[in-house]
Amino acid sequence: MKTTKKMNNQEISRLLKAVSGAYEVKKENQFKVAAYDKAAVAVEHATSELKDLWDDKKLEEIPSVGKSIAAHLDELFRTGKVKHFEQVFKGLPEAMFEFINIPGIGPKSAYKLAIILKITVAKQAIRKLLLAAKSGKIAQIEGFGEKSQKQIIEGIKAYQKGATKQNRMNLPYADRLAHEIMAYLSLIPETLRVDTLGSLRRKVATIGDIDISVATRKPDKTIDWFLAYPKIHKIVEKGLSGATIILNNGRQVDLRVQGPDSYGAMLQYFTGSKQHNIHLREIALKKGLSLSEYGIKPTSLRQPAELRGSPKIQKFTGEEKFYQRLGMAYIPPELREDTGEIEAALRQAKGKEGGLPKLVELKNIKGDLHVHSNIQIEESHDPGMDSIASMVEKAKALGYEYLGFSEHNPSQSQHQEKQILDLLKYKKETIEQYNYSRVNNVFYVFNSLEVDIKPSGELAIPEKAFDLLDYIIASVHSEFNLSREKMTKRVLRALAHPKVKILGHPTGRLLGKREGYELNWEEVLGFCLKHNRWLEINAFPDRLDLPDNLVREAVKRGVKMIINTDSHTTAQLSLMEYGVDVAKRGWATKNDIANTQPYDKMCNEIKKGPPSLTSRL
DNA sequence: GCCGTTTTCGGCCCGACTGTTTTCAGTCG
Repeated sequence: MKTTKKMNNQEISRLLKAVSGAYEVKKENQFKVAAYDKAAVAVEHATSELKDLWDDKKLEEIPSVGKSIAAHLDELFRTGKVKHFEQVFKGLPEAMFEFINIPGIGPKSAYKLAIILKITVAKQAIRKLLLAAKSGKIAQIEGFGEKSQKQIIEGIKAYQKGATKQNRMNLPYADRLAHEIMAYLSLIPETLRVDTLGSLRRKVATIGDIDISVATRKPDKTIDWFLAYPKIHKIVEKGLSGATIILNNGRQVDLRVQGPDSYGAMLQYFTGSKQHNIHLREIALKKGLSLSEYGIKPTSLRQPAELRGSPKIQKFTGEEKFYQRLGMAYIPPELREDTGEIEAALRQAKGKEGGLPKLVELKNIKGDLHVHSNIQIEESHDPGMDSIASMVEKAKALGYEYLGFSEHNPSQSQHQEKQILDLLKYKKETIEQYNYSRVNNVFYVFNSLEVDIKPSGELAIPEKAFDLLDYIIASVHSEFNLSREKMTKRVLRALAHPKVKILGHPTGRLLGKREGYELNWEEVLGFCLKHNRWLEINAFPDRLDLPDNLVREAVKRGVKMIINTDSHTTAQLSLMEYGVDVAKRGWATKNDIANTQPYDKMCNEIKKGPPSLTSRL
């Protein structure tokens, strides 16, 4: 396992996993093995790049990274390698560290395969393993058989496809798919309750498989009904407690069924996250309790499986009582990532300070300040599809008080300055007329623009144009590869303009397509706090940007955010809920989110000044 | 190796599934 100086979190996670695997093969203390494994998972899920934490000497802030591992990582960042790890890897075939990345192969199998098949070097190791499997050599190894050989072939295929990382659905897509199936499951009377589970229930930005649970007294009927779902491509697995299918669109759906009396424990268990559940069980253990998907029992009772469901197990119909039994307040699924929510829930239950936040909700949202209409102002890119009027109708139906029309700026290359000013005057007049025409309806329309931030940090409209607008959303739409320093300078220069109130989709990421650009968040957050600028939580499905971890940072520092949909059609206005989900995952309360304010306050905040009487009446 | 309002020593999450097994080891979530 080679190490290089500039490793990212994923690579470091793999390195730690390799150390764990090496220790396991060498029969090192099992808790040491587990410690490295835990650290690997923690690094994978870390919300900051370790390199940055190392710069700030904060490596030990990652849970499960203690003195020893931090010291090793320090050596890694300083010298590009870790002598101790090299010692650990000594005597083990490089190839095994390739193999452990294949689903279904753990350290022991990886080692055995590498040794017996004499595949030692990392290069081409997986290809050689595949050849060995296909020629039937693996089935002959003791402990392996035909089936494991086949499984390895499947595993390699999945690995090569990158099935683990890519190919994830974005949250809104998965959510809608799940709700179709949930509606179907609700059609039969045996279905008492149906929920999403796993990352979907926790509202993670990207989802692998769809997990759904049903409370039912007749599990077999429910499962049969599920397996009769019309859009099934194939049935992968059918058991007593659930089933797995592949849909026609290639997506995997797992169903879990449970009787209503144990439903709460099951819901809790399969919602995860894994880290959250592990931490819960550790706490339960100290209270002499053991948790499982069936309920809570005293640890003194080591019952064999057939005694499951004996009265000694305390069952839970819902999750609230489950958490209560552990001495904590109910934890919303969005927070269950073991990033401090358990400690907060314990404090809250004891009536102490520092409890769980009261999370912002969709119903708190009073308006959307980033939508695009089809008004003709010859924008540089991506015009909206629907009229101002229809967007407003939809917004009113959603219960909003205001909308901000933020079309892209007219392209600078195609227009003279005067043309741009004329187009923006036309837009201002249109908007004002619109406000004026809504005599008795209390609904307001802001006149805004989403302006490109040029690589220099200049804004892509003429200086005179600023006076024609209520506020500006500044966004990066080009040159994503600038260095962190240059990008930070670029963004801060744009934010410094007094009309700029919002930094649009702040990291520029496109889920599954493009990593975000790098920014010095210390500086950006500091600037926003000091000068009262808002970071956008863009709810568009492949953006969900700010990411939840940065929302959390912003919340910690008191930087305000605004949840916008970036809608280009009326239908997209209802994407707001996914932006709210991101905010929740970042622990945001109503007060952290600017567009929970009613119109009057919003108006003051963006320094529009009170609207003139003519435009208000 | 990590971690701590019951501990700086002495613990460390739980169960299912699979495949290969005559009683269990490895992997996964």
